[in-house]
Amino acid sequence: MSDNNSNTMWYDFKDIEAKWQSKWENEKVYSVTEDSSRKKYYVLEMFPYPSGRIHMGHVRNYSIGDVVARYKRMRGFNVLHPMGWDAFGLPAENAAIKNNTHPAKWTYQSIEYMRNQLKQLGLSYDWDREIATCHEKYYHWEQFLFLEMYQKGLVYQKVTKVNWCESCQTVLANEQVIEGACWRCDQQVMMREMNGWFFKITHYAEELLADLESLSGWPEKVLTMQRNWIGKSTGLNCTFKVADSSENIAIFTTRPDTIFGVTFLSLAPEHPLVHKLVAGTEKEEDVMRFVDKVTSLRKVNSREEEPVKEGIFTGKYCVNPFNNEKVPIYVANFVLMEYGTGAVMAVPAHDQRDFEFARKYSLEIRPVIIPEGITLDGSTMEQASSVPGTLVNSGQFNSMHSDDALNAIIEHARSRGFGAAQTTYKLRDWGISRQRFWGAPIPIIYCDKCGVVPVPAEDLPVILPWDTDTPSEKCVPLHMRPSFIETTCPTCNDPARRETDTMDTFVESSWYFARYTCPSFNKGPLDKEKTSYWLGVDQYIGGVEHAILHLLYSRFFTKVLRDLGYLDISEPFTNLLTQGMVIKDGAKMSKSKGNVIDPHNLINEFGADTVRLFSLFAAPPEKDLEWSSQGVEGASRFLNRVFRFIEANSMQLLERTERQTEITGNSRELHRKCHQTIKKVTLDIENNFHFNTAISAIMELFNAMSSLSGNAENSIQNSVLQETVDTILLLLSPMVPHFAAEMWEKCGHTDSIEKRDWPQYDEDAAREELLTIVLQVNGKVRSRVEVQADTDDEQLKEIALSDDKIARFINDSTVKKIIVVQKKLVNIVI
RNA sequence: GCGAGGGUGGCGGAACUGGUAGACGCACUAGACUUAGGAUCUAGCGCCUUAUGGUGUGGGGGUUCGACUCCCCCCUCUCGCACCA
Repeated sequence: MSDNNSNTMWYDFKDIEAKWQSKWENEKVYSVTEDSSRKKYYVLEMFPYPSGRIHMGHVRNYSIGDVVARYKRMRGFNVLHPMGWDAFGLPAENAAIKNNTHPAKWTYQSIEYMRNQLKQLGLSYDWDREIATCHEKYYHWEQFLFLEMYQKGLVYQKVTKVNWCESCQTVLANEQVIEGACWRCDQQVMMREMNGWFFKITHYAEELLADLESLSGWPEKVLTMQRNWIGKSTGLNCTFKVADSSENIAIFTTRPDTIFGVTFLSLAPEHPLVHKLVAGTEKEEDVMRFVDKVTSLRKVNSREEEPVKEGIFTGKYCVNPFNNEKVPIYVANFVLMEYGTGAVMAVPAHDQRDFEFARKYSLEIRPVIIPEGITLDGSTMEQASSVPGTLVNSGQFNSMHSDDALNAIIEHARSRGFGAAQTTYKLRDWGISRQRFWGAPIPIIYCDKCGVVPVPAEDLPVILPWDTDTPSEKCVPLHMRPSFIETTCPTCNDPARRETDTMDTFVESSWYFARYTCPSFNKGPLDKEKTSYWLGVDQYIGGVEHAILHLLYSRFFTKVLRDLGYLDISEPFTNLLTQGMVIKDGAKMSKSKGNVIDPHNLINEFGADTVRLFSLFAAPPEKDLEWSSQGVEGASRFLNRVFRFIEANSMQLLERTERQTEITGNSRELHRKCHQTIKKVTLDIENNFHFNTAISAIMELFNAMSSLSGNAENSIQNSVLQETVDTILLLLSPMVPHFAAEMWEKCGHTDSIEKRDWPQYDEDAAREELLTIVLQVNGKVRSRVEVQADTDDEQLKEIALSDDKIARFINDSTVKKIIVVQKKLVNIVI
């Protein structure tokens, strides 16, 4: 308890933390069951990938979540707070190959180690609900869901160009390609034609977009990112006939109001019609050379910003169905095959890209929408005009306003049969096939006779080979394992082959939050009785890097699970807190920068409570946190000051006295501060989890108590001192649970602190009797006075005018006006 | 380019619906206790100035008795999207 070399006492965090951790574990203090008589609260932090050891980001994320869980418990909620492991994935495979072992072995070792680290932090999880997604008990039900989705038509197989990462040797979903590179290894992604399985997330595009409106508890930033990713736009799909040919070209436009300004048409280089149009013509060679150039450049240079707009004339024309005008067809490098129809009607007067293109190739620029008070001349315009206005050169639509013309033109196309309103999304279906070993096998069998046959539900799970002791098969991909591939067809019993792709690991994390409600349910993926009590997640906490990937997939899965009858909610996470990164020296911690702080060492040196306290104190949760070792010492100092105070005042604290009715002097002042602090801390947590200001308020209260109690003539009454110390410990207990529990015991309490309710504040006790009123002259602070709280405005004016300093400033000027702000200030205007 | 969020002491960060700018902590300075102190305690700490006073929340303008807070213009940083027709 006391350091040999010093007379200063330090609390022994090692013993204390071990003591309380084992108590909590042995007594299963944080295990919960459904209880319809109590209000539930489900707080969840994004589960970790078992990479080996925890990092500061985990410490921060889980400390925040733990404060929420402990706080809500003290507010009387039945709190579900689970933890588990997102355990499939490539790092385990790489580590396994490197160490010549099985990914399972590596993964379970990591889990074991990290679980202990989390327990060392004193996090209040219900460990009975722990799940690891690589366990067959988990992916069994994922395969089951895959089959149910397959039956519903929400899973399908197709051959397409997919994103291929050569270094990871696997396909990536669109969401996993960041600036043309792999989200995991940052290698350039290639396009490659492959057969794969897809989840029909586009089926829910409209709902995924619309329901964002209901997520008022989500950060605006994340909502915006999802909105952009879904990328809805509405407009006209319209067919242009190729002149002197039977071919048609469909285009999509969001600006049908500009359709009379079309002066050419642009095709994507990959558009299937390109070759047909030029085949056998003198243009064939040049056009196809251009196509090759652009497509090969796209493969290599997808990170390149804004290449110059380029194109080539095909020699062919098509007809604008609105005015029967013939316009030339170009192939252009800026037209994307993946969006819309891969063909764009070009309106250079009103679209900047078309404008640049038209200038370059001397094509006509014909304004058809004239904004009020402006004249537009195609030959002299310097950029495209995209603002609304009145239509000209637009046949029967002339003089209409562009806003009205938009729908009128769509309707015209529809009634004449050459077009229709259309909604498009940027969102693509989710490709989930991965050519990797360490993932959930896709439960499909290929039979020469019967074709694609789903594995019958009763044959699930399709188990990933577990041969950890056979060195030759440790990490061999499934397609190279005959023992896995060879099977019999469930329909005809002939020899057949298993699908060897595994599922994207994001599939596991798309529904784990629901499985926590019934982690060992063995009759199906989810037990509706449990899910309907616990879901949705009241507070979800994690890094913003999952704003699109995981958070979009989970929303999609929730809707699917609802439609399959497993859930009665449409959105998984009612409130979302995206915590900032932990940085050091202004940069994200990384091995290459050498600025990594290992939580392990910190916990050994300062104790879990100190590490938790600092990570909560140094910044509000949504902002980045600059790690400072000196700051950690500050946090440690604070806890030790509280400890020494309790030691020094133990006589007074242990002698529990009746609460006195008359509280006066310093005691009154402390009592008031105490209740003001309860109020402040409660509001800081309730409003936006601003633990940093909550902690500083507790520090202020402690500082006030220390200095007031040192006053010999006017000492603090026992009951007030006891109440204040108790309050400080209760307020601190969600953040530094071991410390608070130990001090609570030290103060003579026989019950445990986590069973106590959160303190209530008393408005009367918190009310100020004396107020400091600021006296201003012309808005500048010149003096301050203390007055009784009930002093009225007139009295205040008098006090202000008779103040010495104020009088000096007024001097012989005339007072024009006096402004009195209740309980705050008096401003004299001269 | 589009979208979102920022810019406050040496540093991390406070400041409710406009009303004491810089809470709390770190660092720093001086002192105390000490054989010693990187322990602890006391005091100080935006900048200029001798106290008085002046000045100050990225820059410029405005509204107001009063602006970190509201309005306009500009600069800058971070993040996300980026030829989406």
